[in-house]
Amino acid sequence: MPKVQTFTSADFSSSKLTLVQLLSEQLIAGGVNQSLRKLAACVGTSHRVLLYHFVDHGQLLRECLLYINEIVVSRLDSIDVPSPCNPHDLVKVIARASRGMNIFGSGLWFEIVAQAARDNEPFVEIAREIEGNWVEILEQRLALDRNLALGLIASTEGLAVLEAVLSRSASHKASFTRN
Amino acid sequence: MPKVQTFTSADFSSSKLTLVQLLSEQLIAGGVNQSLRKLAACVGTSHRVLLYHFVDHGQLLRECLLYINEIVVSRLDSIDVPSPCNPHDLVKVIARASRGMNIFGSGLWFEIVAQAARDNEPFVEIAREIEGNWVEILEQRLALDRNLALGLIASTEGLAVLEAVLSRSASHKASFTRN
DNA sequence: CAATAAATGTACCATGTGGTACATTTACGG
DNA sequence: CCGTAAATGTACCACATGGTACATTTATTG
Repeated sequence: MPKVQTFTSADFSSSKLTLVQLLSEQLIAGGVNQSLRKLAACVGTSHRVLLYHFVDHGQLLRECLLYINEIVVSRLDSIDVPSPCNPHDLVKVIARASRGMNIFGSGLWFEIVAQAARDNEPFVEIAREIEGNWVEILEQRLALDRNLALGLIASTEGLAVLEAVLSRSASHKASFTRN
Repeated sequence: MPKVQTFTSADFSSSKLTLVQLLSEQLIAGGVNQSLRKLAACVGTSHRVLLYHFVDHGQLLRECLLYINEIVVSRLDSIDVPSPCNPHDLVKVIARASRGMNIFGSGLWFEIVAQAARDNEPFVEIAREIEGNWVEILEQRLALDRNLALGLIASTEGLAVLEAVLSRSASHKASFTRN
């Protein structure tokens, strides 16, 4: 069985990719305020290795959160809505879809928002990126007016807040990697 | 000029009250993840004193956040709405009122929600308390159906999220103490 | 004033933090 | 097989953290 691939220097080494995946899961499960050492432990390495692959704590966060963003986007992009669909039903559809994204239930999204609200990088950048993707998808795939899209997103996120506060039971740490 | 009051052992000493006020402002301005030492510095004491007045870091958070909650509640309770008022206008009124509460703009509320989503005390308890107060006030003072009240709250919080992410400019640290 | 309690200061502790220096292993190309 | 570079381990650093022990100051009360 031949080597699958040889990587040029610009490429990700495959080990780093899995590292990002594992770290992302752990970030979702345990939050964005975990130390490098704890992250390393949960992923099965040493914090030294993390600092080798990602230069920085901040850089690690950046890469992993953007990776999570990609997955969320692909999820959001693959929901299908009944072709004529009033706003009321749209809220339901989107709410159901977003409930499957443990970025909400786990609280990770609120951590990002909180940090962004305090102007801390990389969270401002990432929050904008994520929010922008949502708007973009709702506008393009669903051909919605921008304001309607924003309203839908606001509703979804508001509901997520209520759910996070009022119901504490569900299991977060379900896998988000397996499609 | 006689002593204003003598406090029995069960009472708060007045110094502790001001301490709670100052700490609350600092928590709003700087977030809930500040060390005891930083809080102490920003308030003009030593972390030793904080541990004397409040037994614990957690207890300090509890007392201050509940104090903040009281103020938010009193604010929310004192808004007046045009007597017949359709939901659409209600959203506006509440959104405007809540924009004056820097618990949103500062990001503090999202920090609380995030921690609550991860089942961390005292945040679960406090988030429930705050959210409960909102529902209660909207139900009683505005005589709204519970579901409508929940919907209004969701809208308000969703808008707050959008605003936190998309617009980063306004001045947080405005005083919330002066009525 | 004296005695007692409340309040604060000083100094420490064990633990955890991000990051670095240097040695060591591992893998891969010649 | 050997040399070179990537990857990991070990050990450390300076610093911050929550909490405590003990001495000291400051009020209050008799």
